[in-house]
Amino acid sequence: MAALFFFVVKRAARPIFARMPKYARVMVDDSGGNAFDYALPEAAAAQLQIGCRVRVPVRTRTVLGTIIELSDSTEFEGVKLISQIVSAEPILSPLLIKLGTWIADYYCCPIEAAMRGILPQVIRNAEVGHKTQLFARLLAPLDPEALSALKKKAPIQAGIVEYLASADKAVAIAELAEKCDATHQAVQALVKKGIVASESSKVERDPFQSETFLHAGKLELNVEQTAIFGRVLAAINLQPPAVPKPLLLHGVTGSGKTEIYLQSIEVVLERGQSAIMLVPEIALTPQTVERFKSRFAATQHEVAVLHSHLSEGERHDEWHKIREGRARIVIGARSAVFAPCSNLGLIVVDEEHETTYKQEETPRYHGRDVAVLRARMEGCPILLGSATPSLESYNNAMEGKYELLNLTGRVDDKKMPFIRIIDMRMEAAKKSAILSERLIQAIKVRLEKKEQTILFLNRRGFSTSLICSACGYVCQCPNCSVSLTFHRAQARIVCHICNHTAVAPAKCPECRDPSIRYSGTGTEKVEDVVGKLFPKAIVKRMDADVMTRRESYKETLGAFRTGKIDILVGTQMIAKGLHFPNVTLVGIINADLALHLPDFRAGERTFQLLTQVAGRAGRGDVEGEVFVQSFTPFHPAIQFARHHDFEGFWEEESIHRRQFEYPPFTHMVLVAIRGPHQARAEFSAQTLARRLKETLPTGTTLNDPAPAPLEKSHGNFRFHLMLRTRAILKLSRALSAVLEKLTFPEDVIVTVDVDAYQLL
DNA sequence: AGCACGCCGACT
DNA sequence: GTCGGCGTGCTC
Repeated sequence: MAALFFFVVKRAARPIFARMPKYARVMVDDSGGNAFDYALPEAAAAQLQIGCRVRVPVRTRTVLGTIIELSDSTEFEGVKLISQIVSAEPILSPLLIKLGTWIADYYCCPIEAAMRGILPQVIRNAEVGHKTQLFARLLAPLDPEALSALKKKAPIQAGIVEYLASADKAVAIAELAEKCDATHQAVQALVKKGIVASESSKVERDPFQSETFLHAGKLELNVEQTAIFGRVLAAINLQPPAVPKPLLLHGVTGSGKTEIYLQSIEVVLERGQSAIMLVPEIALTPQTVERFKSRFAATQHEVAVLHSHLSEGERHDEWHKIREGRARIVIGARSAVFAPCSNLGLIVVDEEHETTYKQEETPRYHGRDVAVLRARMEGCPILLGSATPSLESYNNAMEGKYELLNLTGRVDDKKMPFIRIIDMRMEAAKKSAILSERLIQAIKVRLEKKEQTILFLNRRGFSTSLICSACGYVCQCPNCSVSLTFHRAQARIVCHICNHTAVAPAKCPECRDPSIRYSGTGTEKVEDVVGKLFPKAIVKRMDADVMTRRESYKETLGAFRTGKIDILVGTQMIAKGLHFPNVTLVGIINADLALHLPDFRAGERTFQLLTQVAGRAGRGDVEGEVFVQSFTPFHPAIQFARHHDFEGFWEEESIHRRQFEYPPFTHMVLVAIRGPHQARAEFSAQTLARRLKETLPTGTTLNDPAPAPLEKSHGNFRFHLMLRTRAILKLSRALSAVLEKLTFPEDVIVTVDVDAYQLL
């Protein structure tokens, strides 16, 4: 079926039909994810194209849908007629529709689910249109006499007239109300007198309305950057039909990758083309957007921003701005890969290794991988950048599928921070083994020199578990198979999986013994300990518990930047992309946390995290220093991170991955089966496994169903089936076929995650 | 997703 | 004998 599809789309992209097409495959908006065939009204056949919005009959109703395919024949009998053409102008390009069909095929999901990200809900609901606003415009200027007469009788009206005269253009009624203290009535009176006309017109919401952008100029590229920029230029200038290879830019933190992105995008814009830049959701801060907008403000190019926190109206406006070509630069998170740009000249994926590019709900696509495919379809270059490339991308470079560009130096020849590994086995004997003696001394030195410190621990809360020392009872979440974390600020115990919370018990809930013990360390305890060790220092904590308001994030970072905070304690949140010149010390409280998870990528994650966090130190003139506390100091992930040796890490890690046939040398599919009833979920997993064994294509490895590492979550018992193959499309299609036929108990939910990242 | 269809218990 | 409860499955 998919083969047929590609044939049809290829032909439809150049809509030269020998005869008029007779049938259309329509993706129906709310119909359980299927696409149906409909007959074209003969009169309309000529004007209908792929991407048109239509109204079609489904059972007894008439619903909205999008044409995703045109053809001469259909395998269905008794097809119905398309009832109405909503817009003859296609809403999506054939290429984006092809991208959606590929996602459905590759990621094992219904076409409608795949299209959800491509055609946003607001765009489907035609009713939520452009925001219209009432404007007032002066018809004819009043002579001074009439004006002074009006001033006496109706001062507010006179004020409006004066304001309109000085503005010399249509002014929004809302603006008049504010500036002239006017009401709607006053404007209406003027309309009646024929002095003013009121009109409604389309306006656009600008998410960054209240901010102004100063123009920022180009930075000069150093020798290494210039060479790499030259490679990007070569890819941009490649003549079709040649399709440029994806470029993988491996550059250490602070090596000036962003400047290369910006200058490459400028070139593409000058050629009259458009560009998409993907960034991880957390990196899409006002600062990032500002850097972008201010750079392109000078060239009068509009920048559209797409991310998950936009309001429906904002999303609508940004989307149309892109589709109509008024904004040719798009910056956004994962889903911005679907931006309806025409004539795309370049896609940039910054921090391509970031796992946030993987969507953790259906459709479970990977933004980077979809971007690579889109670039190939568009015939345009794609630039993937990272300080710690994903092993998937690096392997592609090693195999020659991608072109590898190495950026080895930091801009202005700043040195890489010096990383020291602290063997915590030596410290464990001491009473408070949270901070090692050497780290404490290092912090002390920074405080004396008025330099700043970042302490990183990827775990929220105060204590990570509560154990009764009398009977051994551990406070567990009733819905999940994890222990509850004690949060001292709220005096509650909280589940970090499902957010279940309860009052922290004063005595053991089981045996009533008061000697309940708190153990394990979170950021809250680190903040507490550091505060006690350095009573004069200003210590602030930054994690999801403190940063509940949007402004608090901005405030804390602002205070840190201006030196009002000496020591910043935080989670993930402070690991990424922040640039503070006065930070000369970074302490990683526990490097082992991510290392011993039951996940074959644990080493890779740790290497990436250590490198990223270490990159926060020494971004100013003073050389940075990093202390990594670990109980397994000789682990390769830690040792290679210490020496800033990505290639070394790759050499070592790829041996194991290859040996055990793990990604990037195979594709991994994780089928998860969950339900509130343990036996039913387990039985479903076994049934599915049995059925798969019968039908799977050769070359597929299927592990027996097993309880998931996180056995229970949100009250659901979870089982996993792990599949590995080199031929992923074959496997995806086989999986879809099996799942289509099989029915599971109602409370059992089965999800398929192709190229899974989250294995817990 | 929504809505028809179907197969069971309480009512005119 | 009919109305309507919700559980199952199909919609081109």
